[in-house]
Amino acid sequence: MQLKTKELSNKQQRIVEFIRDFWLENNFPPSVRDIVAGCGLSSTSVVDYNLKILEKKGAIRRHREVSRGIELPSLPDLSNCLNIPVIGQIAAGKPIPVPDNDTWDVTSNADTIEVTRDIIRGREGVYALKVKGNSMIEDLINDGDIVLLQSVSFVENGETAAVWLKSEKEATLKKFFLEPSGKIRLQPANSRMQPIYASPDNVEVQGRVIAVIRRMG
Amino acid sequence: MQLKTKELSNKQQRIVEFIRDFWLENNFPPSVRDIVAGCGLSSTSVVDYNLKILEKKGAIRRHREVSRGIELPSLPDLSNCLNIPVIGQIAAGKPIPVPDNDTWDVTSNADTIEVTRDIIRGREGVYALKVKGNSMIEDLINDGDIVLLQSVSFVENGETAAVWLKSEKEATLKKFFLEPSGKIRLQPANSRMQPIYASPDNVEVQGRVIAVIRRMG
DNA sequence: AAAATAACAGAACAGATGTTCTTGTGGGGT
DNA sequence: ACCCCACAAGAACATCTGTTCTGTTATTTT
Repeated sequence: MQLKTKELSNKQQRIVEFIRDFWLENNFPPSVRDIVAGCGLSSTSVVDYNLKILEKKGAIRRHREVSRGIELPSLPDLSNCLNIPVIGQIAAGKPIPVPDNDTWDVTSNADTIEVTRDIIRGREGVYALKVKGNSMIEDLINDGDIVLLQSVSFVENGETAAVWLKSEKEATLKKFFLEPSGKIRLQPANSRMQPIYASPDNVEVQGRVIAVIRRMG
Repeated sequence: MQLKTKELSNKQQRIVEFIRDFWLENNFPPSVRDIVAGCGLSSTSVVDYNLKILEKKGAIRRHREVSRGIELPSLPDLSNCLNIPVIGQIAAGKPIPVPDNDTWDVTSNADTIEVTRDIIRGREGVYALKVKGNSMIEDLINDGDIVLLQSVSFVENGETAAVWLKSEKEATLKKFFLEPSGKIRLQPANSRMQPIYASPDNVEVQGRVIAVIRRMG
């Protein structure tokens, strides 16, 4: 009937679910006969038949002639953590360390922070900075906080960005607005505070802020 | 020679390493004969012999009569994430929802946040609250932030706690100090701000703050 | 050196397991 | 009705695979 590479039949969905549950419970994949029992099916050939389809549809990967040779592509991603390099500190008066490709390698850099994938949300070029000093209190960021940044040079209006103010020699995190006047307005996270106005050639966007993590105790 | 439940012989260490590498590469455990080939051994019985020892020493777990039924205790822990229930919102003027055992079950509660194990650091009774409104800006916490708390009734001096001020009907996060005078001083995270003084019977500690997470973009 | 124990080798067995073959069923389309 | 197709049942087969048995070699203990 359907071979729309995406849709899974009822039975196939149940099989995939069972494989996942079995895996989570036992830490190894089920055999064909485990699936027969677990899904209340009648024959190994039914499983094999559906596994072949599931493989075609990309829902699973199989190693032929290998017992329990079933891989769920979703499960490797279940290691839902990523190591983000903490490439330096950020403080007013200190340049923001630019993430170059040498420092990029996670293994070579001792300082990393582990975060869940849902914080990264698939973004590339994410790095972390440790905040030093209390100079960013108006941005609701404290000494010791970890800031996660995505390395970009341009941001949209309203996004929070890590910017370097050249003449002031100051790094800070602010909401970025390009005003109709051509000036750039940098708005603190604390809306009660007053914004900073700067000319575009004095502002260097270093990255977009995607998260702030503060650990205590 | 040695049966010191901890030490592994050279060969046994190689076997464990191979199992781990094989797992990371294939996403399923090796068979006995895979180990024979992978470790350059001569017989399946040698592997079985050593696997039995490894099991006794607790380095692996085996499921008998099951092909590839080898578990590495270290690998399940590699799922370094935990789901923390977000059991409610916190805002000044709203009581802090107390984590009761009904709401405790992660599965029953739709709202959870995934965090890495190093944030929890083995603590029990951790839950999360979503901050509503801007009433906690002096604690460097913004609307939408997620606060991770450990459910405790007493905290040490200097710890940041979630407290309920009974007469003010206000929930907030402050550094907690029991003054020599017997009064309780609640110090905002922003040290430029003024502390609040309260009498002990007006203060109800709801939990210890262990982390703040702010996501943006 | 002799005995005891740990570790290994090789083969063999029984059950587990992926795969295939044949047959059956049920529904759509013509 | 017919044919074609997706799908399933059941059996059968060939490996794969954990386990065991017997014997051998090394290492330690007495």
